[in-house]
Amino acid sequence: MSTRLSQLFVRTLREDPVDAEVASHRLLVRAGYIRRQAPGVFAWLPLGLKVRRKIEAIIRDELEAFGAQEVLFPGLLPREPYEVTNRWTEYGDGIFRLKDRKGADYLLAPTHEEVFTLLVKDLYSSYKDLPLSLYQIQDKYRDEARPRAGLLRGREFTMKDSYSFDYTDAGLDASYQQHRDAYERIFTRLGLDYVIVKADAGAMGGSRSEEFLHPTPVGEDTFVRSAGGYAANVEAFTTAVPEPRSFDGLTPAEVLDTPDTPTIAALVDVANGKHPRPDGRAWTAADTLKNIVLALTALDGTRELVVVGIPGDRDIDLKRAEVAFAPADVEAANEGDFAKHPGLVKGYIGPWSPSGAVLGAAQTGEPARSTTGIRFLLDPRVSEGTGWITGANVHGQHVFGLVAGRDFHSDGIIEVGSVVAGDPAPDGSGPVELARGMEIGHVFQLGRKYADALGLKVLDENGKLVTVTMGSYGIGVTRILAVIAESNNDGKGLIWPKNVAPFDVHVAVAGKDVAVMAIGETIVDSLEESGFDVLFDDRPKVSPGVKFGDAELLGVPLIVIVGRDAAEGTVELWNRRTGDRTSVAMIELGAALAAQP
RNA sequence: CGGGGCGUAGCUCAGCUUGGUAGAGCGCUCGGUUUGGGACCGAGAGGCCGCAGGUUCGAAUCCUGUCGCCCCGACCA
Repeated sequence: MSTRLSQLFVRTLREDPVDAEVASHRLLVRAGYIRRQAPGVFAWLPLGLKVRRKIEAIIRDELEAFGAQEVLFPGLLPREPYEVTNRWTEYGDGIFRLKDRKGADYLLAPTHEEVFTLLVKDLYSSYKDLPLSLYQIQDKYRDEARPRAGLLRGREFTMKDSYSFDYTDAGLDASYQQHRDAYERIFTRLGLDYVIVKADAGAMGGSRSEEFLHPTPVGEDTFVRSAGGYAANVEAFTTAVPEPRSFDGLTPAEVLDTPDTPTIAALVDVANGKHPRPDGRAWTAADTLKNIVLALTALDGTRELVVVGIPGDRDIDLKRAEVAFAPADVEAANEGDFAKHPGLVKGYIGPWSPSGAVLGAAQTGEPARSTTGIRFLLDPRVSEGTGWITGANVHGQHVFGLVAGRDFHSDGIIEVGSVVAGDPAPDGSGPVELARGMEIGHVFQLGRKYADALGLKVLDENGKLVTVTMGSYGIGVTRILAVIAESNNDGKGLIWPKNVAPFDVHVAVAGKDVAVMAIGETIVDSLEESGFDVLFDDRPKVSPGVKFGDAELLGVPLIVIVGRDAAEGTVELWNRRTGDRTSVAMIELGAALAAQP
């Protein structure tokens, strides 16, 4: 039985909904696939559900193909498992919490690592039961501070999450690879461009982590890639570290007057004007060492200052800083922080001063504490043997030719500098370019963090208890639907890829003649017999313009128009993706449809 | 949480400056004319003007408060 537009529960909107900004949100609402229920929460209408289920079917197919098994956990979970792993606390305001009538705490699950781990612990206890991959397709809940962009960042969203269980590292590698391969097949079948990038393993404590990003300007992740094949989320980018250089031939550091130079730009100007380089080249911001004071707030609320030294032509990327200092919160130091450390002369901060080390240690082989005692971390580019212009901790003075490793030392290296196009990839594969992407999948070696915390162990071949090692693999189902819509539309409407389109073909009758309508019925019947899933626009009193507009909006990629030439046995085949509109004899319609790209 | 904007019909919006019977287009219902790109004529249904106070003879309009929503940022799959 075909689906008739006259009966389908859908109402298309002629105008864009005022609260929708991005294309996917606008079009999915206008075309009647979804309706907003609350901020970041959406109801699914028949058309939307059909597409969703097609996406889910492809995901299931590829996971089952390598032996993963589907389970389903509730969205409503008790507090206890999350208490054990401390995530009840770590999630902070990020999750929906509620109490039952007895006052017991529950949450709407943001992710399910704990309960998967506990389920396997309940039932399995031998290495013979492993490896095991389980997955579910379930709604997740996050109390986003600001949901946005429709389905792309909601507070309720559907995710496929898988977990693998192994008792050896090699086993985990294999399970990880199985998922990674399956994800490649899934995204290919979905017709979605993707880039696999190195991701930050973060506070989860995992060893290997990669993200599948769909390149799109509305993406919220920035990633880099080189022509030679390096690809990484900008948060996981590592700077190519220069070789240490010898101190031979380097002149001693020299303190010079640099009045009115609170900014790097002013400093470069003054340096070139008053203290030009002996070799004639002009000073640039890259010759300066900028020392930025950050305040870290740990989970327990304690506040610590840290100074980061980076080349003056770089900024600190706060996202990279959050990752580098996780789980602490990072912000710029405020006036109060400076007041507590008079040794730091604002605008003229540096690791060294005429009276000794302010940050880090003073001399090679003299690990004496600096006068401030503040942790001092360096960008990797500030490597041993490089010389810098940097603050002398005296108002109006900078020190020139201060050499890393000779005149000052850090308490460590840190990756917080902004990444810019042209930076060298760390694997030597050439300069990187930057692009935006939306995360559509994530594969992640969790290792033993959850198994340790929750006590998931099995007996190995030798009868010894070993802790299970886990992987976690996610795909955002509803996000993928939105991303597909985002990348498959032409402004007039959606254009679904064949594999996820709600119908194979959209048949519209254009014309007043009841005979034409009857021909339309015949065509629909025969297409259905040939196995096509057909959406039939049988609305009798709707003008052709409206039908064409709705056909474009709804986004079924192949449209058949039964109209003026129907009596002669000819219909029009309209391929939305190519834009081609061709006349086709009815008897050849099935073959012509099957042959469409 | 910081910044900006907006709450009037199912949708998109006008009206508010300068207080005086609640508006348009689209959509919906009925009748008729149309029928290959969002047609037309006629007749209708549909509003606690976000909510609560206040000022006033009278408030969608002015004042105070409050709630909600959207966008940018922070945060996040």
